[in-house]
Amino acid sequence: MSTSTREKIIQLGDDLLRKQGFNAFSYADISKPLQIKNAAVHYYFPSKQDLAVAIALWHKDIFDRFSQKMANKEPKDKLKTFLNFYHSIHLSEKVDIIGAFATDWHSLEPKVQTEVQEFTELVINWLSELIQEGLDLGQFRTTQNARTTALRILSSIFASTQLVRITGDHDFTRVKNSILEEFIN
Amino acid sequence: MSTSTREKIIQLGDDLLRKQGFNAFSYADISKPLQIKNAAVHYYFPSKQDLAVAIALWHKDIFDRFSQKMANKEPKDKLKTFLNFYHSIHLSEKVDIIGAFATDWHSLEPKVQTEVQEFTELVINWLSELIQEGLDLGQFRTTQNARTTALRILSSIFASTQLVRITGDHDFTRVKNSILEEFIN
DNA sequence: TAAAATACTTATTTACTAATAAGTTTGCAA
DNA sequence: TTGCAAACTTATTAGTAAATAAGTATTTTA
Repeated sequence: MSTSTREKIIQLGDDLLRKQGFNAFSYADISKPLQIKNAAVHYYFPSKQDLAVAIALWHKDIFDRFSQKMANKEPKDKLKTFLNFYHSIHLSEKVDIIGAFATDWHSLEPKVQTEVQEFTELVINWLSELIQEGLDLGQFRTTQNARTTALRILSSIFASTQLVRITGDHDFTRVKNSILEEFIN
Repeated sequence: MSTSTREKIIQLGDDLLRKQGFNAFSYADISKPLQIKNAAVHYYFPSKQDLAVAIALWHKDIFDRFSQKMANKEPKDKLKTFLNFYHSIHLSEKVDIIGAFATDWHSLEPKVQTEVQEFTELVINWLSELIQEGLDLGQFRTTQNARTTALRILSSIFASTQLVRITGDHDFTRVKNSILEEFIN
């Protein structure tokens, strides 16, 4: 099963968005490596904002499949897998998609913002639910409610993908382990 | 004491950097509101990277004065004031300077990166010291070492300035209070 | 097999961007 | 009062950006 041009554009766009930032890459950065013309990118995504929408939808799709795959796992394992996923983001020199969109927020059109908001709520709700589940099972400990804890975990881990660009690798593992130690009994 | 043109450029540049992102604003966005020509901006800062260096240095300067002013305060109050400072960032619709630079990291020249690194270490060290101090005084609790705790607090709070652009205001206060509750006895 | 949709390319436009060279004005110092 | 430096403006350039119109080849469908 070969990847379609459309799919390749989305994946490369996502890569550039998270490595360089939304306003730091151009259609030429996408068309050159794919050996197509910039007009071909416009054929699939008439405007850059359309591409941003597609990237956000792609992430929703990936996350849906991820959460389905994890549905039967223990809360503890869900959290660990989630944090490991961020570790792989860090290793590939990207930042998290939520942070990437957030810093460029004011250059995004409403249609993009809406998709990003929906994706983010998807993640926060998934985290909130696993935390509540973990609390009920006595696997987790926290004095805060589930959503607040979810926000704390999400913000800590996605900020780390950004912060370690500045401070260096070793700090990522520190933060990741610290989160696990803090919440898991 | 009136603000010099140079100072005005730095302040407006900082504002734009943190509201829109480094690659989302131009010299025209600076010169127009100040009612000068774009060449006047280049007179003070020949390249955009030079402006970025000046913005980073400005933040180091502000932080130095802040930490001097707080030197005699209790660790608990230092932390509270620090978090309140981020609250004001949030209210002015900006993101934290560390996160703003981090997402645009790969479009920054080494001279900018170095200044940002030094500023970030300044903040982390200040936080680490106040945490150690608080632990010694029995005002704080944490199972982690001081630097790790500092990283957790810093990443949580600066990510929140980004995250709440997406999820909405109320989540900022949640996270801020949650940090205080977690560490302060 | 004709036509219509798909997946592009060629070619161009409009707009903006950072950057610079060459003036001009103003104030101060010798 | 001359001269020189600081703080600009005027004017321009070279490059890049997103976007679009119009054409072409290939595949699909009726």
